[in-house]
Amino acid sequence: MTSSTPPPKDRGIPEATVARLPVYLRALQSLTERGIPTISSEDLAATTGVNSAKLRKDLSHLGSYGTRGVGYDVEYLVYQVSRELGLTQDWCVAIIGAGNLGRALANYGGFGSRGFRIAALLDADPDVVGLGVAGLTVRHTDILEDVVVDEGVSIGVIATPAAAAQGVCDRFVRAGVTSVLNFAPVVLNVPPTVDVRKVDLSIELQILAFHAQRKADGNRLGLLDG
Amino acid sequence: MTSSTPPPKDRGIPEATVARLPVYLRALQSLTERGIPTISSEDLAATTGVNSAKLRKDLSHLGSYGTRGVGYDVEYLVYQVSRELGLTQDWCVAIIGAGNLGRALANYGGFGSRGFRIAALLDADPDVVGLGVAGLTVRHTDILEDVVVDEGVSIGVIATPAAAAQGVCDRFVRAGVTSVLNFAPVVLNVPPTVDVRKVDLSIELQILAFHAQRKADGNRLGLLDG
DNA sequence: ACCTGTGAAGCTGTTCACAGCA
DNA sequence: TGCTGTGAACAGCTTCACAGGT
Repeated sequence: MTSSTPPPKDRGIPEATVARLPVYLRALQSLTERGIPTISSEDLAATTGVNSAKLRKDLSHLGSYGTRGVGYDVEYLVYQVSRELGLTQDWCVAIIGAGNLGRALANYGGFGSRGFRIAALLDADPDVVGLGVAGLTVRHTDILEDVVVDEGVSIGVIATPAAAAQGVCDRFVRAGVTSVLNFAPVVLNVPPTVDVRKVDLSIELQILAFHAQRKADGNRLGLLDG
Repeated sequence: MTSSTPPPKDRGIPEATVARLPVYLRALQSLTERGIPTISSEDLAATTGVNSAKLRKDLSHLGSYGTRGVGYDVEYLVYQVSRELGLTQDWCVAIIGAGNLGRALANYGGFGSRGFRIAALLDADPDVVGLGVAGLTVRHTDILEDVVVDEGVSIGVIATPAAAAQGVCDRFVRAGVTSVLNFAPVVLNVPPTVDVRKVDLSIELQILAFHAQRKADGNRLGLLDG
């Protein structure tokens, strides 16, 4: 067994925990900026909107990085969470679709700052190709495969219209990309080795509408019943 | 007991089910457009990427709308799912922040088409106020409260920079909005009566990075072990 | 024969409550 | 005393497998 690396802990971190780590990380980075050296699970839980026991259990999956009676060292925890999330290395991202959404993504500050480098912003529309967006020049979708290989793209972002999404996804997959972030309102078909995450604006609205309706119905019943 | 309304079923639909209903709805609408009158749970599950038993259980929460031996009537199911999600009525939406993301949202076709009307697109920057976006004129954030009251806004969308988000949210809440969709990378503080959903682009990327790293580590171990 | 609707089992995630350490 | 780390109980979700209509 090689022994130079510190025990990177069990790989079996629950999905639910993984989804919360970025939230903790952001809060911790803000604490660093404000020069706060230490934080308790109770306080960190409050600022991130979770239960403190849950937060402790989440962090315990990475290792025992807290000190009983004191709390967590902010800077150390930032490093450990970053490492666990794979943010100590850089990830190359290609964004396909330079419409409103693609441009918004390219301009989104959070990308560059946190270990994500936008290698390319591509579009199929000749009128859009050549435009400058966020320090990038929009290039044509034709070169998708070249970009993936030459720049070592490991995450593909699909910000195309729904009709084009599956085609773009297939090209990503054939070129070797195994992580896809999909903003198009379609269910993508991929081999099981490929990881797809979906962000769907209208679904979020519909979920809100459901709850809004329930609140309205509840009030109406409340008037009838009491 | 009043009897004119059809039994709208138990209000206790699981969150996980609610989150999938919009996906089913989209698939069903596409079936309607293609003139397909009937679909089995197996087929609908395949196109939406879920397990067929899960789909049946999800739909069973709305009522018994299928026919054994046949499947589900597409048009009828579209109606029932729409009704359950509250999409048979219109919801007024106000988008705050007319930067790249706000404009992308305003231009997003899925909004208007599915029972969501954009009542206003507001921004705090005087240079942006007055611009035309997707048939709307950007107005100043100052009138947020007026818009909410006058137009009957029930869903507020926050597409501002992080620093402005909590302030905008507070104003929404004070004006009576109880559903908020937040795109800013902050945890919003709201009273428990208010429903907040969050969409965070960089969190999605970080989750992908975690899995990408795990795949990479796995390969590396594979090389060492075998 | 076919397909829905659902009890039951199993799994994942959350919360409680406290042992154990600083 | 204060706070972490965690077993144990609990709650919610998924999947299986099949009873029960058509």
